[in-house]
Amino acid sequence: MSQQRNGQAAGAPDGAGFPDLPEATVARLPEYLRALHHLAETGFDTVSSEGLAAAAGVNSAKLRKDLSHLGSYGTRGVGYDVALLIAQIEHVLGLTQRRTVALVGVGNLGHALAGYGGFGTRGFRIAALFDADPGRVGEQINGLPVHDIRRLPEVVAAEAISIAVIATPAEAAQQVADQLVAAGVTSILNFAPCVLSVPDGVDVRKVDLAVELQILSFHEHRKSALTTLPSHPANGRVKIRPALNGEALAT
Amino acid sequence: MSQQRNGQAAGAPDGAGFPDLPEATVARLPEYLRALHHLAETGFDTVSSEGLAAAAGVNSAKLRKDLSHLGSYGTRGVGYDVALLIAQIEHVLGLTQRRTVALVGVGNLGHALAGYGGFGTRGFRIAALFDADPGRVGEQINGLPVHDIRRLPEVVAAEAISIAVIATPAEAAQQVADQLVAAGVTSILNFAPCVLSVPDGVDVRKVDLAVELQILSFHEHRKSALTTLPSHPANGRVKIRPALNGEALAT
DNA sequence: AGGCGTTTGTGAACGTACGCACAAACTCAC
DNA sequence: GTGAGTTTGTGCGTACGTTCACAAACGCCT
Repeated sequence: MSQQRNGQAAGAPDGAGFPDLPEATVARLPEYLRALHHLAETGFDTVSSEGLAAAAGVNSAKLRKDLSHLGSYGTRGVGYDVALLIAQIEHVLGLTQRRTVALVGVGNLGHALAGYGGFGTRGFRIAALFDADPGRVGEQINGLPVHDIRRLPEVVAAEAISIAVIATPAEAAQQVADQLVAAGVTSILNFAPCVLSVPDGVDVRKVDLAVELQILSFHEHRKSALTTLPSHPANGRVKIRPALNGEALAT
Repeated sequence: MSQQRNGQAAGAPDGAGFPDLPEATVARLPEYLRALHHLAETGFDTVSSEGLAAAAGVNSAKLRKDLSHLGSYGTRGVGYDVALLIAQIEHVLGLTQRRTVALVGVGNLGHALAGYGGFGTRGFRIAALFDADPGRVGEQINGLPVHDIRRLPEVVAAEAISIAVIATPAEAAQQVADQLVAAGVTSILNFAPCVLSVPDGVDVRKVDLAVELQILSFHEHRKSALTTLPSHPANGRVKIRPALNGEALAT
């Protein structure tokens, strides 16, 4: 029944008194983690909420509230211990154990993802590649062989894979998702531009590059409407007619 | 001063009586648009809010409220005219004119993005590729030549580019962003895992693949903690101690 | 030991977003 | 023309997220 739910409640469904993190906070923790790793490499032992907030690109009050949700260890008058905070966040995110990931669809994008080295340093290991195209099966990418999609259940079980990435064309995505769920995968990152329907208990997050560009396009449209239309008065019933005021952009 | 702001207010800064779209609505419009195109191809002339909501993976009430914000033309008792609604949304998103996009960084990911055909059908045209590596300059990808990054101002002006995609390593991203802004780009889609600092009036959206996986990891962690700990009541003051795991995955 | 400056953690106010539920508006059949 | 059925548009209650502002807690200097 459950359609795709990007912003699923992070909470335990039962009534346990578990410190539930707001979903918005969960989405920011990885940013903090990245900033913290950078600080650690730069030689910082401690950091103030102000400093970390700047490094992560957020408001310092928001950062403090976020960290307070995980009962964080800051020291008043000093700040946060960088190493300790890294350990805390990694623990909360479940990154203390390295997670194994399957990637389905070794086309243009899948190829790039398989070759991206950034995952290894952020707690993940791409453990298996799959494709339905017999022409691609057997190919090696970055030292990993491409399996036939039919071997999904076998490999998922053997490698203890719980997260999968779908990088197939949109037409194939739902079928792939079904196969993944049947094989025991419970978290899916979907790059295909389509809505996936999955059972309850399975999380889906979506990344659609065209959607991101279209959102930017909206703001671009808005900006240019503001700057280029010095006037364009009452025209009957046209919806949305940004109109007016030549506002000079900064720079 | 402005750090990166994904969720920027969509509103006109002045007091004009403009139908300001909530940012959350703007983020969903591209989803509706995709669903509508799919419906149009499938032969639908009209669609109810219920039907479109299902296709886009959202609640029907939310969809109706979103569409009402742009003064949309639905007909009570019938539904929405698919073609009309497509035109409306494309107009609001500024997609009536095809937007030209520059892509900086032709590495692993940039290569895949340059080769991705999906942009063309969604209102965008990748008009130019750039890289700082002299070894890559001159190379042809998908019929497009890779320019030296130093030709940025020239090409951006010639092609009337207002949106750019950064697919460089994190270390280079800020410098590239500065160059883009200097060249006149006012919207940036950033794939590099770092915070970009840009002047006011420039929009930045970020896509970080590792962040998406880490969010999934959190839920995964949560799920396994729930399934393996049938009970684990009041444990004093331990912050989040999901602990353990030898997860029995579903199915 | 005590006071001062700094920084965290959080209560409270505010704003935004969501979803229900219903009246208004429309089509269609007769 | 009238009534029945369908679907939109939206007012309202509620939940969530953000920001401000301040008291409590800490280090450090004297």
